[in-house]
Amino acid sequence: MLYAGFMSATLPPFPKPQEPFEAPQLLEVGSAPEEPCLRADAARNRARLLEAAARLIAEHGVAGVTMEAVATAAGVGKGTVFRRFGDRTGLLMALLDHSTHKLQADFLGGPPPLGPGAPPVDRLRALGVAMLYRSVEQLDLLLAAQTEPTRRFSHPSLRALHTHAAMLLRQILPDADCELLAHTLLAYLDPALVHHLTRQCGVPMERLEAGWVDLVARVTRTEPPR
Amino acid sequence: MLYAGFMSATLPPFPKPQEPFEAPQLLEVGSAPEEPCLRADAARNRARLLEAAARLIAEHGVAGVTMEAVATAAGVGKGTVFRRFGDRTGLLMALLDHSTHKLQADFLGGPPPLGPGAPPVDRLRALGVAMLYRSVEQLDLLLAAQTEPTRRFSHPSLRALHTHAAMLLRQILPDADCELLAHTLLAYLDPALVHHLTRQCGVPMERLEAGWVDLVARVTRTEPPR
DNA sequence: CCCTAACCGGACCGAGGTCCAGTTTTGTTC
DNA sequence: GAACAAAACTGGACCTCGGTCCGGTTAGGG
Repeated sequence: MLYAGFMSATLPPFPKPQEPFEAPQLLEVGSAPEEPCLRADAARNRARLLEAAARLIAEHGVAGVTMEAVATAAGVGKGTVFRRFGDRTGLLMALLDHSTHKLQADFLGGPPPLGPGAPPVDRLRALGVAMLYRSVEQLDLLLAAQTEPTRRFSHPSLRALHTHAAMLLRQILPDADCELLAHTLLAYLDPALVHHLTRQCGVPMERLEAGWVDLVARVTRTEPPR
Repeated sequence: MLYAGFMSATLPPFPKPQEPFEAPQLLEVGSAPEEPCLRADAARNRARLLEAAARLIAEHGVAGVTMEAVATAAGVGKGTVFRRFGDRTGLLMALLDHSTHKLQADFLGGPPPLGPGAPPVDRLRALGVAMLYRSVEQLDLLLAAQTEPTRRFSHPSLRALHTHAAMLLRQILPDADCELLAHTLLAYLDPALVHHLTRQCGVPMERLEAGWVDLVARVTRTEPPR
């Protein structure tokens, strides 16, 4: 039992497991516009569901996004929502997909300093700043999508982020344990922490940003810029 | 609406709000043995509930700790459990109280290097190691008790930890933004991260420990020991 | 046109959390 | 030390919501 068979692996019954979840592309950047193979009606319902969910958020906040409400608003049954997105987290993640892919595209192939071409330290700094701003923009959604501590780090988009950060670190610190350091850096950008600091402690964004720059400098043992 | 009035503040009805939750002592160390003022029967039920919960964990794992199951096992009604502990998280936290207080006592008044008397850097290093080992010991419970991203940092025991870490940092780096740095350091010790690394990625404890020592050295810009 | 895999809907379940009428404890007053 | 009133506690019915299941329906290739 426990977090019962996340990705297939334990789906005995007949309805054909199919690929139950979104299967978001790992490092395969923004290209693939949509699901590879979805029956026409399924794709249509998917779009309706996302639209309905977005509308519900706009109207009642993220707390109003009930699976049943979304299903009703989209004119489909509840089972359909779960079949398409797996669970509530999956639906919320799908709503974040757009900004997620944009960020990935930016740091993988966008213009410097985020994209390739700039020195690794600069790219690291830019990555943090970009993530901070994305966090405050979509804080509610990011927080709501972040349940289940055992899955927090498993999601492909986070893995990609971690891999990227570790790679940048490796270019700066060839001999350090860059995987662990990358985790530390990303933890600073955790939406939950950003929420706590900005909304519960009233820390202004400038201080958060300065904190990031300082942190990068310390972790990489480089001099802070300027 | 939203995270509806956590601590009192919005409790209109008559049953008298009382102090709904545990109100764990902030920095007031291990002293106060129990709740300040609890009616005799209430205290007895509280003990029964905790005992029942512990037994359920031992038997069926933390997933078996259903509020209803605990209530039944303790021979009380479900409402009683909620009145006493607020919610499931509160109950789980209460189960962790013992080890929490022990840790607090250790770093506030125990023997060096954890307690006062050792150089701040050493105390910081010892703190991380102690927390790492406590984490692996009680991982399941810590994970289960950690829901609701908006509350992760609000809990008194975490605040105390953060305050302490920030104080140690301040002694080493008088001019840095020690509050933010403390958050970074503590994030490395997050049970969810420890779980991910040890159980999902197979990272051995030695590496985690070395990572902590290295991290402390980098953040404080000191030389790693030895 | 037909067959099958994929999909759909909504009844159903379990668990967290709320509510309130009734009971017990405690302390006060005589 | 008995009676009493207010405060505190109790239990379990009730609600909501995430998640599962499966009989019926539909899309779309052959």
